[in-house]
Amino acid sequence: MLGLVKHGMGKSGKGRRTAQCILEAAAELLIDEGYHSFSLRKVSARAGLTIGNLQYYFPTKDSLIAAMLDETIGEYLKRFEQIRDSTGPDPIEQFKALIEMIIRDLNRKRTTVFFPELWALANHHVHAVDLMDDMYEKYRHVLVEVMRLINPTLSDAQLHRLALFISCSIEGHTMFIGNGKRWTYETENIVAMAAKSFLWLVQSGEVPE
Amino acid sequence: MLGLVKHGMGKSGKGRRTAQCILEAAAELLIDEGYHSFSLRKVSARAGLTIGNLQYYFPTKDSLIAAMLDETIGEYLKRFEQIRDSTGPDPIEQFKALIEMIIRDLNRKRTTVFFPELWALANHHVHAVDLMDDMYEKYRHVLVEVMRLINPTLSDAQLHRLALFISCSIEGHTMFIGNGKRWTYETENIVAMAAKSFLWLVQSGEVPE
Amino acid sequence: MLGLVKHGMGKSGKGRRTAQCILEAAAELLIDEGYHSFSLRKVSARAGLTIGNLQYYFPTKDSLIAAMLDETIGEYLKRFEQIRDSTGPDPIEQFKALIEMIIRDLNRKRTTVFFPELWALANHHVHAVDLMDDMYEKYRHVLVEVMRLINPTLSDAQLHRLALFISCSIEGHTMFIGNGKRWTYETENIVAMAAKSFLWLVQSGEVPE
Amino acid sequence: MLGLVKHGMGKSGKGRRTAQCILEAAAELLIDEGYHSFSLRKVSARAGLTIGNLQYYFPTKDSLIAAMLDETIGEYLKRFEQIRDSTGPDPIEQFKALIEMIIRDLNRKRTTVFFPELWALANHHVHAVDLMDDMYEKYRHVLVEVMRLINPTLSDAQLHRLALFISCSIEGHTMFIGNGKRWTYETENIVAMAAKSFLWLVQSGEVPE
DNA sequence: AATGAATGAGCGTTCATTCAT
DNA sequence: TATGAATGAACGCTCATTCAT
Repeated sequence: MLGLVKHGMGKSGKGRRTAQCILEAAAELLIDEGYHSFSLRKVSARAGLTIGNLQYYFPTKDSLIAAMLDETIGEYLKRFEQIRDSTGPDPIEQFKALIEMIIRDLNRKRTTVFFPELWALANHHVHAVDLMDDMYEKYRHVLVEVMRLINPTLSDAQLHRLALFISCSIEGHTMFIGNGKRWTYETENIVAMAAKSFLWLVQSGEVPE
Repeated sequence: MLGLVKHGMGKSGKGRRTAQCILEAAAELLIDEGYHSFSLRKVSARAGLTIGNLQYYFPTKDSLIAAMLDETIGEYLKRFEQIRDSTGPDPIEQFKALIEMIIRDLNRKRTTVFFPELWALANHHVHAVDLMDDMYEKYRHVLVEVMRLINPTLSDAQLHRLALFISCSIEGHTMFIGNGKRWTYETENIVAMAAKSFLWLVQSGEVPE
Repeated sequence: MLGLVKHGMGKSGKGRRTAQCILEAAAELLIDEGYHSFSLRKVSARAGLTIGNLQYYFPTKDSLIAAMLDETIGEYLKRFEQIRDSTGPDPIEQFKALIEMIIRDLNRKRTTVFFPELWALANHHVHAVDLMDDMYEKYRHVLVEVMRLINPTLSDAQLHRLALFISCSIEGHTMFIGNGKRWTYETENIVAMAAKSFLWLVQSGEVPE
Repeated sequence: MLGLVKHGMGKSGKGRRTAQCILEAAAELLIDEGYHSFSLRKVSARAGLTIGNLQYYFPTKDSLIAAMLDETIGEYLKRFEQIRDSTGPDPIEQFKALIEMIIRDLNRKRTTVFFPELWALANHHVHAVDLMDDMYEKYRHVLVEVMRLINPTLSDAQLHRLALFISCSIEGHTMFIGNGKRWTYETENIVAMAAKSFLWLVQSGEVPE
């Protein structure tokens, strides 16, 4: 897929571990300094190896970026599935819990910083666009399934429209109530408003067909 | 204010024009290539002058960035005030019109690209943070005043909370329904859902105190 | 002479004052930052005028450097004549007083910093060489006249040789006992040793013919 | 130590040779053009490599300057120890020989030019100050040991004071009798006067306690 | 006498990339 | 796998200088 590397990378050998270590260093660097000052030299310094060696694993900068986005977004999807699976059987409670947990997750420094970088990247990098689309698709799918249980009269198109609106609305809070941002302390109030207003939308069915 | 330049810059002389031309070239470049590959050389090439001359007007890269953000954000504020003033006397209609116009504005390429860049910038640049805060403050203020007319029982705190939720929710659509993005064609559906759900929030008063 | 400027510079008008102000700013800058980071921009900033205007007075960097050296060295010559004239009638006392005052003068920050800059400059600038030679010539002349009174049996050649040795020896202390240097606190001990040893040389006549 | 470079630099591999070659080119350039017009580009041109490669060895200008001063001053210390070791057993003869050889060394172009540059540098660079202090300390130590043999009644403080006076006096001749300077031809006369007068100081014990 | 505008060269530095070992 | 060496381009920035006004 995206960001694959030309070497076999031993699957379980030392190489595997080194590659992982590079990806972690890269993600950390992106969070700390932004894509704008993301460089292979800095990544290799953080990972404690030479640039030459780093480029054995990721021959170009783009391939590293791609692999790192892959990895990081993969983590978010896993995280999201955990969130989904951790909620109880009542669909309304499930829905509320999902909303709450996603919004609260914005408070992790990683989340706060990573996503705006990703969105900016997606303005100029095709890789990023594809990864983003893929991730949010899966994200919305979960919302769709829960909402279908809450209001079975909604069509697929309506459900997806709703999921789009809800996910966009939540993402938009990142740079305002995220970690270290100005309105961090409003997080719980936002959570409450979001849950109520999104639930109202689902139940009232006020969604264009 | 922020990012101002040390020269008087004649107000109406040749210098004024050159400075303006630089700011336009800079904004264009930011939109086209992103902050990540924003360089003084590229700006000066676009503006058709030597980098020496560019740096006569903006002695450092930061001062140019600051001035450009200032300018661009200033344009958005002006635009926003025009939107507000162009709506009729009925507060509910005013509110709906505001929501609609703001969301539709996300479709301009400039808007679609500029804001994610700004948010990413704000993760690492203090300037950007301040400018952003200032702009959104004014933005929310307009929302607050309209909503107060719709539901006078809401307290100032509730009104501001609502404005925060609404503005965040709208901003979050930028990278999904913006110009050239995947869900552009859903814009009008989103407009409808947003208007209804935000209005419900205002009228029902379901806002934490 | 060296460093003359092409404009008349009014002799006593505003221009005269501005030129003087520039020369002072230039000398200060040389002392503070060294020739290596001496620039017309910094001089004009210190003097509170535009580079354009500065270059009306000193059209090239070299002409400013030359004029500034001229001025500063002129001050040192004046200063030196004052030292000579302030001593009493007894030649031995005069000689000792001269030595003492010259050595103590090394403690002024200006002296400490200026002369090493001048010597380094003289390695690569003809201007500086000429000015230096001229200044030290006059300097040694004073020593010669006093020493002739102390020991009239010395020939002109011997006197000049002595003066050369003495003046060199004194200058060599600049970077060791000068202002802010490591051995500043040894100044008075050095003064004592210098006076005795130089006097011994003069009186013993131990000078190659 | 000071100015060392982060790479192991192979000790005997190609890198070692390249680094040495850079240091030589740098020293040559400093001698030829002075610190004022010392640039990495000129060094790399002299050494026949790209500036990219030069900066692989010396990542900053300061690190190169420091390494070069280190190297050059190291050579002077070695040279000085050779001078000391090449003199016979009689302390008086040793002392005279030292004085003579040090003064005659001022005539090498390298010496004539390098030291004034170093002194000027020391006005604005901490590195240079430390290196200078360290070098002259070792230099004076040799003088102290010889003088102690000549006049055992002198205290340590007196010996050091004398060494300071003598070394300063000698250094001060650099820019007057050095290579290409105006009084080069007086070198041997200066040598004679210096030897006699310094010896008188040591033997007479006319040194402040 | 003074200002503002512009040029073009050079600077130290960072960087992605290549390659031999 | 990993290192060290090298390249060449670009970057932000400072500067001396020129010139029209």
